[in-house]
Amino acid sequence: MSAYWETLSHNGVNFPEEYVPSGLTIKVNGAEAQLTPLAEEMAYHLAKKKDTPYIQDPVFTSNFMKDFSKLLPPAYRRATYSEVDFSRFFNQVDQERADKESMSKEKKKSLAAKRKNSREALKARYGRATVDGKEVEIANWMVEPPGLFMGRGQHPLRGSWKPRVTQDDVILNLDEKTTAPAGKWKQVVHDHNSMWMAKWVDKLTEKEKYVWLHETSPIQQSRNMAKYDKAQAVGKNLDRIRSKIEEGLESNDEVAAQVATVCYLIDRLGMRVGDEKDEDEADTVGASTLRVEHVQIDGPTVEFKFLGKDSVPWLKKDTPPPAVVRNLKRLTSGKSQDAEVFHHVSSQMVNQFLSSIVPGLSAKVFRTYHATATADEVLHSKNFSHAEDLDKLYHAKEANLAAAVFCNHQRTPPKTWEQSLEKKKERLELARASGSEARAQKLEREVDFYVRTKNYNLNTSMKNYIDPRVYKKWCDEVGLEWAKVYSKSLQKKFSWVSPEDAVSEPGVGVSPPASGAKHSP
DNA sequence: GGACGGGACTCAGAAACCTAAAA
DNA sequence: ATTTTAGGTTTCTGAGTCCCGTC
Repeated sequence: MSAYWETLSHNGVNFPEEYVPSGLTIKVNGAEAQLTPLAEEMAYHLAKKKDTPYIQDPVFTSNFMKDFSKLLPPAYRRATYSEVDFSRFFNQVDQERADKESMSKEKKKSLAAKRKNSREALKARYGRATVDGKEVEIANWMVEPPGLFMGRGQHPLRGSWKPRVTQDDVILNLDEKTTAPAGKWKQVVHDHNSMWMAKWVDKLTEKEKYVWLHETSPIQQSRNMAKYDKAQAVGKNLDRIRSKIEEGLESNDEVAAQVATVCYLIDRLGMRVGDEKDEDEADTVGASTLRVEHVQIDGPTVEFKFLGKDSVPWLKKDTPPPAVVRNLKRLTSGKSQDAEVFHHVSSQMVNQFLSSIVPGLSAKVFRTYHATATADEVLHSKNFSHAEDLDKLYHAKEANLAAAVFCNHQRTPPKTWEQSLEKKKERLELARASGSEARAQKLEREVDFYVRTKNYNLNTSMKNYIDPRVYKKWCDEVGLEWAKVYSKSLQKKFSWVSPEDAVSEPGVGVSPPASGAKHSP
C-alpha cells in the first residue's frame, strides 16, 4: 500500500441543524401522549412520508414503531402503528406544503437565494480540502442527517430510525501538522494510505460512512482514468480470457468448472459477481450467488430471473455454449429451489481466477468494458459527418441506451409517464395534420425514444461505465460539441479527457492528473 | 500461507432541485 | 409575456465490489 497524499488539511465536516421541537403531540388509542423532542422529530419524519407508498408498507411502519414506541410513556410502549394517531403531524406537514405553495414568487425566489447563500457559506468552510498544497472540493461535506432508513426493496430495516451523528462519532483524517477543528472528535488519524477525509459508523446499519474528495480532485481524476484503462486491457486480452473460461467450463475439477461458468455469466450477460450478503440486508443476488429458483433451462436456452443490486429485476435469456448449459443443468438438478447454484464459488475465487489471466482483472471490469464497447459500436454504426446536431445527439443517446440496457440500469418511470406520452402523441398528430413533415419526423423519433427509455436510466452508464474518451473521439469525428453530450458536472468529472474543453470554476483546478495514481511509499 | 472478515472504495436509483419549454 | 409544467441535472445516501491485514 502506498500513499495517496503527503499533506492533507480541511475543516472537518458540517453537522445538520438540531431539530426544533414544536410541542406537537399524538394520540394513542384516543388518549393524549406527550412526546420527547426525539420522539417528536421521529414523528415529523414519518409525517414527511405521508403521501408516499412507504407508509403503506407494514414492515416500514412496524420498524418505525419499534424505535418510536420506546420513547413513549411506559403505558404506551406496546402501541402498534394503527393505534397511534399522527394526524397533528400529518396536518402540520400539509400546512407547511400549502404555505410553500401559496408563497408569492418573489418570496420563493428570495428564500431560494437565501438557502443558496447559506449553503455557499458552509461550503466555503467545509467543502474544500487542501491536498498536497492544492485546494480541491470535497464531495459530501455535510454529515447525513437523522431520519427514517430508506433501504431499497425489501430491506429488513426499512422505516427504522437512523440516529443523529454527533461530533464524537466522527473520525477525521488529516496530516500530522494540521490541528483538528475545535471540539471532541472520536479520533483524529493521519492515514496517508486512505482517500477519505472523515468517517463514522452508521448507528442503525453499523456500516461505515465516508466523506470523500470531489470527482474533480486529482486523486479521483487519475483513478477514474485508470479504471477505463484497465477496462481497455480486457478488450486487448478478451480472446485469451475467453479461451481460459472455455477451458474451465470443461474442467473435471468441480471448483474450476463452477468458477468458469460464473465467469461466463459475468462476461456474456454483464452480471455482477454477487458477494455474500448478511441476513439483515435485502435478498439480492449476482452471478456467484444465484439460486436454483433464478435459473430456468429450456432446451438450449436459459432464462435468468432474479433481483440484483438495489433490488432491480433482472431478466435475460441466453443460448450459451453446450458446456455452460451442461454445467447449469448439473448444478441445478436435484437441488432445492433455494439452494445456491454455484455452491463452491465465492467472489474471491472468481477474482483470483480472473487476475491470474490478466493481472488486476476483477469481475466488475467486464461491465465497464462491455458497456463502453457497446456504446462505441453503436456510435460508429452509422456515418454522421453530414447530419444535423439533433440527429447526432439522438444517436449519442442511442449508444447510451444500448449500454444502459446491457448493464440493466433500470428506473421506475415517473407517475406522469403515461400522461406525458399522450401529450407527445397529440403533438405528433397535430404536426402530421398540419402537414409539417420535418416536425412530424422529429416528434416521431421523440415518442419512439420516450417509449424505449421508459424503464431505463441513462445516467448511470454515462457516469460510471462508458469511457468518456469514446464519446470525445466520436464527437470530434462527427463535429459535435461534447458539452452537448455531457452535463456540466459530468464534463467536470471527465475533465481528465480534455482539459481544454473543461468547464472551469474559479479556484478549482481542472488540470490533468499526474501520471501516477499514487505517490511513492 | 490460505481464508476470512473488516474496511475502503465504486456504483446505484430516488428524490430534490432547477431551468427551459409549453401553455 | 408570464405562469406552469416537464424533464434534465444534481444531491443524497444506500448497495455493491474487492483488497488487504490478520489469524
